[in-house]
Amino acid sequence: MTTTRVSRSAYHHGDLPNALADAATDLARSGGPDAVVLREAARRVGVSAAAAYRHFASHCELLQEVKQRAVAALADALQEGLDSGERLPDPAEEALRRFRNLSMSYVGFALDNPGLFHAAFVNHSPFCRVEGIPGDVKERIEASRPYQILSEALDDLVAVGLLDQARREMAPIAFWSSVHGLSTLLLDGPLAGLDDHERAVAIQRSLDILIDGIRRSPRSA
Amino acid sequence: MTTTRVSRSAYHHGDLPNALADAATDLARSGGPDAVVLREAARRVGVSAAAAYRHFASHCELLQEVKQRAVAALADALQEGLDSGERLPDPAEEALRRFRNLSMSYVGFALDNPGLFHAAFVNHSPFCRVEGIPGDVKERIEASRPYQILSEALDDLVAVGLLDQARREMAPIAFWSSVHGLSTLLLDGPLAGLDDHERAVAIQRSLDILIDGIRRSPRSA
DNA sequence: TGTACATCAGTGAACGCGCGTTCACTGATGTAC
DNA sequence: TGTACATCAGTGAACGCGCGTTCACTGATGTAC
Repeated sequence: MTTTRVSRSAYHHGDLPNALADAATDLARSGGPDAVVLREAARRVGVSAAAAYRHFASHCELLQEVKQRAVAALADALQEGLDSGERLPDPAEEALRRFRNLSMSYVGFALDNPGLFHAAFVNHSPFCRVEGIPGDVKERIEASRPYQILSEALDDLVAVGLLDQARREMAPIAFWSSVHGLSTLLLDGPLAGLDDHERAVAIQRSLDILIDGIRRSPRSA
Repeated sequence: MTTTRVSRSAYHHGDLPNALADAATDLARSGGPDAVVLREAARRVGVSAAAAYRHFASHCELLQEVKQRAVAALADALQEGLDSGERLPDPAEEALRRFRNLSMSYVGFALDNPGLFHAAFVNHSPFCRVEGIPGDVKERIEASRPYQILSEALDDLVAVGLLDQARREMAPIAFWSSVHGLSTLLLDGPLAGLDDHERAVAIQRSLDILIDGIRRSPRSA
């Protein structure tokens, strides 16, 4: 985006990799991962399709770049949602408020950015390995920003005594399943087409039950 | 499948619509909805691609047929899972056991039949309307067999006093979000690649929290 | 029971489409001396 | 500072692919008389 780069010769683009990834991400934003078409990204940048192959080994590698950006966008949205709104004086209430914020943000991001949301969850085929990503599933998850943001929110709940340490371990997957399932059902599934009010109610109720389930002490079970 | 039909002239197939839908469903089973290719289905039945157009207006219509079959397969799996295992003498425990069965069956179907699972949730494009399906979202959901099976299981929980009537209304979407999200995360998402043990633990924990959340009385919240 | 004919359910060839990818090429850039 | 040259980062044309869909056609089936 710097002027020096833009003013470069049109021939040597200056930052074609990023420009292509940006264009591809825009494609994903408006049409999901299937819309990430290498030729179209090149077209949008104003460059031949073959030029892309100077910077990406394959279409798949470009898609992985898009995926990373989509995950980053999700993380940004979660972080922003987490911190938004008025703080509450009571620490416990505040921690709970933040956790609700987080949950709402996840679903909100999916509804507002369906294309990116899907792109964030494309699964790389075994034929397209990308470097710099841990092979182990757990490592990979724990290294992801969305997961780290969730972890902090859960730690806060533990700190204020709203979440038993014993339940802390189960919480991430329960949270994730719930908000992810809700998102996909509302977006592509049978719940698509709900009107605004119905959708809001569905989200509220689902989160109520999630939070109750997470908070419930193992003793009382 | 009847002999009379098979013995018919090869020219007039006898039941080409079903044969095509069967072949297409097999394609979906092994490759998901994207693998539902009209030409390939025709090839498998041993008929020209053009012949398919005598019975389906378009590829999309064939895909909808596959979707219906996939939903039916899911419903069958849910029903079978629900009724499986040893009955418990205590009605409350039995109702809870059945509910757990149901949840496990949902995730189990997804893991065992990834292609059909995805096919069951393809969303028809607005250009491919199918007749005989209610336009209203809620009606459409309530008319679906999987939803009816879930409803009965929840009613049982109410009947034995494990689920407050007040919470009954919130339960379907919470249940559905949770098991659907868990399924997709395990199948295509970041949780794919978990080993058998980790996966089993993840499922158990997620269901524990779901059930606790559903059971929790609103009074105690 | 036969026959004429409409309709039904197939065929096979062709169309256009857009894709990912490769190739020989060429002009621009950077570097060694 | 100039010059020779290697390398870099583009071009544009072409390839093969498989798809959904259409078309004029034809052989089989069912029906009216």
